[in-house]
Amino acid sequence: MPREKKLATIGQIAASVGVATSTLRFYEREGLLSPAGRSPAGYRLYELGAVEQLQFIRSAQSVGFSLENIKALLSLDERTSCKQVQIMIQSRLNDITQRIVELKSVQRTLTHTLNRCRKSKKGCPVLKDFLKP
Amino acid sequence: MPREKKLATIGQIAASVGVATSTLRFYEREGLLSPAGRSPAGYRLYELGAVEQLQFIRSAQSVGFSLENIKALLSLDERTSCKQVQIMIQSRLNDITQRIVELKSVQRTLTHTLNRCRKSKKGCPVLKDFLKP
DNA sequence: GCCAACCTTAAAGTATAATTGAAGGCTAAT
DNA sequence: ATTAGCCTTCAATTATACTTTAAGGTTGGC
Repeated sequence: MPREKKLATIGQIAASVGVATSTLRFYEREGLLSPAGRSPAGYRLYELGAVEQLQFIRSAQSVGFSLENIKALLSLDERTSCKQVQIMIQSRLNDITQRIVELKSVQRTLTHTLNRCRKSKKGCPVLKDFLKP
Repeated sequence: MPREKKLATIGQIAASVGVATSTLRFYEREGLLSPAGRSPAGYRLYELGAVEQLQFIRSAQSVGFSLENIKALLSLDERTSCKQVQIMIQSRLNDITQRIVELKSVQRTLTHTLNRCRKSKKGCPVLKDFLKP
């Protein structure tokens, strides 16, 4: 029989990643991270790998994946779905690229407006004629 | 005495800009756009310039100003506060520039990850080792 | 064997921003 | 007279990611 792995309580896992225990319970409800089991008293017991998974979640969040996205990523079968991962990353990349395009356009517009504003001798042109181009 | 200007009802103004009447009432509460007056029955009556002001609001929104920002812009005295407008635009530009930097960084990271993903022969590397660089 | 620190649940609350909707009742146009 | 449009106020919605609350039960160190 396989020997027991080391297990940690919710507080220990939470502390080692720097999140609140309530966040871990929330993630469990959302299907992002479940404890390996429960103690006789009902305490959640996590494998130490949970720390890694939490770090994965935080990393993915930091590049803009929503918890829903991340749930989808985590639910993939590692061997068969690299393609699916690529699709999700590509989709996120598309969003980001589009957003950058939009922001640059706004940047151009505002820069233009600011220059007009600076050159103006009488009265602020912005307040009459905002962002028309 | 100045002759009466043409006035429009809330529905007419709303329709010509493509917003809901409830939005106009909301803007009024927020101090963004008030009707010129009321009819005997209490109907809001707007000057036609309200359409322009609404378009200003939508334009400013589209480049990322919040309604609060816009309220501040609208409350400025046109003759004296071009400087203040410049400050607000510059501040928005700074936000945008920063956001673009962040997004590009994420873009690089994801592109890198995607390439690793594509090259991988056995199993998806992303699911084990996400975004570490 | 005591007490502080931990754990449990479910549901409700928080934050932000900008609307949107419902209820109940006048008004305008045809 | 019907109906579309307007009025008011107050509340609910949308989205996302948590956080808090209430009312307990459990554990571990001294």
